[in-house]
Amino acid sequence: MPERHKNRSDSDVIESFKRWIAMPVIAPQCPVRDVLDRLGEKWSTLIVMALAERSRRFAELVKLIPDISKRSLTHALRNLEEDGIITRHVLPTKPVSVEYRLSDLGRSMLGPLATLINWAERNHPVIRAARLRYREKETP
Amino acid sequence: MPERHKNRSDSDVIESFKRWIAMPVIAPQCPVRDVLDRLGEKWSTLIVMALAERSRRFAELVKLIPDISKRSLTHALRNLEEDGIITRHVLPTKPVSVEYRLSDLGRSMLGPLATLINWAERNHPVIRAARLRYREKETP
DNA sequence: CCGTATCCACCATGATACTG
DNA sequence: CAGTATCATGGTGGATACGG
Repeated sequence: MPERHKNRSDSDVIESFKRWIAMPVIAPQCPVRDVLDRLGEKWSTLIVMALAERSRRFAELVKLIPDISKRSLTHALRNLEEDGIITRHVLPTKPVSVEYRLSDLGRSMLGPLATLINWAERNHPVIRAARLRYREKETP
Repeated sequence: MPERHKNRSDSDVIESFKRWIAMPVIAPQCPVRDVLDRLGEKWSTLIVMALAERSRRFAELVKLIPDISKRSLTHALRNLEEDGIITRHVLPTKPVSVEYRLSDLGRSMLGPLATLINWAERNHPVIRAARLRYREKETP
């Protein structure tokens, strides 16, 4: 079952949650919302993952994430920069190049992110099966 | 620095990401999207956290998460049930009681979720500071 | 008590065209 | 190359009222 989290007991996890489910969720001072809202933005995590290996230029990111529009990429990059997850570097070439890279803060989230992504990968078949079962119960 | 992920090297993380940044992001067969879209829904993770300790009834959840509307709670619960994260049990009281609890799948995501939440908690001050810095550079 | 049924507002995202 | 500007739109989520 749990292979990577043997050292953390369920009750520790529960305790760590208790502090958050009680507090106001709306406010900007709620870290849970602050982080999850960012993850919820469609492209943010993909961008962080794309920058994990090394810095990338704008056009590189467009190629790595083909479905993204330039507009959305720009917005996501600004948000990540605003949060201090990535840094932006304008190189004086002509025409200009712009390089994005993870900050220390950004790199520090790679581990937690990978934990979640790997969970998703492992359990995706289970989730897909559950959805099928649910749908055929709803429309018999 | 990294306290819990010492055993996993950065390059392992990067390798695990490489498989995902290349694949089509839109499709329902993309686990990254499948999971992050769910986490992005405003209340899903809060509900999972609220169910971590024990099963809860509908009205209990409303009390634990005061900002949520009944409609949104219902929707979020249906989605989580559809994915097999939680199960729904109707008790034959009168009027009826309905109990929600985490499935095995749901419990299996508590660890990864806690990892992320704890990262958020630890780094929230850094993020808030970064935002302030960003804003005062934009409007000097 | 546990929802459904409407209606509506907002905002994230996309498409497209233009610019330094 | 790396954006900005503008407009269009779908979908999430809230308010309210009603129902079994």
